[in-house]
Amino acid sequence: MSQADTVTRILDSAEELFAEKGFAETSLRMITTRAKVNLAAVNYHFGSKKDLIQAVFARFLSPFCSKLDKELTVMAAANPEPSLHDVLDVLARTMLTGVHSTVGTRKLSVFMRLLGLAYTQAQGHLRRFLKENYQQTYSRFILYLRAAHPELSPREIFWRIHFAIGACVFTMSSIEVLRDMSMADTGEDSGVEDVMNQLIPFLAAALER
Amino acid sequence: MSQADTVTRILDSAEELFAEKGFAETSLRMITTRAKVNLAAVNYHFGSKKDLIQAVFARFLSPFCSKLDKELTVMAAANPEPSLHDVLDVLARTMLTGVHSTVGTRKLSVFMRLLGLAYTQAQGHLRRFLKENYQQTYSRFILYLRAAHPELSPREIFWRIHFAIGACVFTMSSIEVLRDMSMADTGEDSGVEDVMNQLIPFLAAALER
DNA sequence: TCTCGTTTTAAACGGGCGTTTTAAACAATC
DNA sequence: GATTGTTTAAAACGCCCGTTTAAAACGAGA
Repeated sequence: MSQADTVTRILDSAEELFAEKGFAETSLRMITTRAKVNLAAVNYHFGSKKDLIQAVFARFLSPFCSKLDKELTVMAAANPEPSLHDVLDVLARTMLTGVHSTVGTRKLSVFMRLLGLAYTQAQGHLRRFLKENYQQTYSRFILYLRAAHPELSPREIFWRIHFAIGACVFTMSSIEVLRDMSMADTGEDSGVEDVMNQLIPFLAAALER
Repeated sequence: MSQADTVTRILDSAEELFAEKGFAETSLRMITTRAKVNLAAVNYHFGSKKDLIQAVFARFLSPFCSKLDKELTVMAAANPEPSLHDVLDVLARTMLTGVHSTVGTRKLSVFMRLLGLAYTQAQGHLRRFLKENYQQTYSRFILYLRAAHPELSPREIFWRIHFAIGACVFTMSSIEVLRDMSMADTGEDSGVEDVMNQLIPFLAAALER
């Protein structure tokens, strides 16, 4: 039991610190200090820093992709020709429920920050790891999007969806700073739900236009 | 003259490596080796690594913001009530032409990666530096965007603009990963300019809807 | 209670980092 | 050609990094 505790505490601390600072700027000593475990515990339980990074991603991406896969299957069974809205709805629901139940009580902003890191700081080993393990779910998701808009070229679909991902990741991962800025700028507070309620029509307009 | 050569070669190498790897992952030894100058040259000519990072940004942001300011003035003189499209057009043209003439023959992708880094990897000193030196041009640009849609509340404007910034920043900072993915996904290569040409109507549609 | 595999601990290792130092090379002025 | 200020060069500094080692502590089964 104390082993699981150590492993979990390392993963929790690493996750927080990676999301906050990135990989290179986070040392194993920072992680083990925050986790209140011995420095050598990381290499003992995970092997290396690279393996720890992969483990952090695996812990939240594996249940997330399982859930998404399942939900996509449910959607496809109930609906032979799902619209773009249907597909995005499955994604949004999986993210919101997945983050709070399957993946634990982790903050949505941390989840988003990690997703962002996967794009902006993933080099070599991590990119290979993600591709090997989650490419299949990703491809399936993209396929439904394509099917929903067969008149658009694959390239157009690809870039539109990634522009949208960018808006989400950027907004949600810096939601606290942005809410402060908004407060200072407009004098009104924006709740997270308010922001979501503006983000979704924004994305819909941009994707479908 | 050999001094200017040394300084320029350091800036060139640092720019390339920062864009490729980020700040923390790029050492002064990598930079000076590529630039074929002595290791101590960085500290002699720039003072510290932090100062070098700022110098790299200053070299491309200063002429870029000057150009953008000038173009905004031209636009405002010719057009008392510029539309959102007009304003975005000025930005896009400044980026595309500015990169190739004013700023030199530098690659557009490097320019974009650096812009992305400014958001995703800027901590402390760099954020302060950018705010101090380029906040004014940024604010002016945002003001034109607001003026183009006076019927929208400040809060709506604020969030739409930052959703758009998110799409830009995310795309820019992971442009190489995304191009690889696009290539694997669709079998077609997407040039950086192609991506820009899709990004701008995407943003326009999302902002205006 | 002793044993043996697992986990934790403290200490050290080699290496790369940013930076500093000291001296040599250079260029311009008189 | 000597002098002076600037630039380059090589070497070293102390620091923090990821990783390894070797012993201690622990825990379950005989």
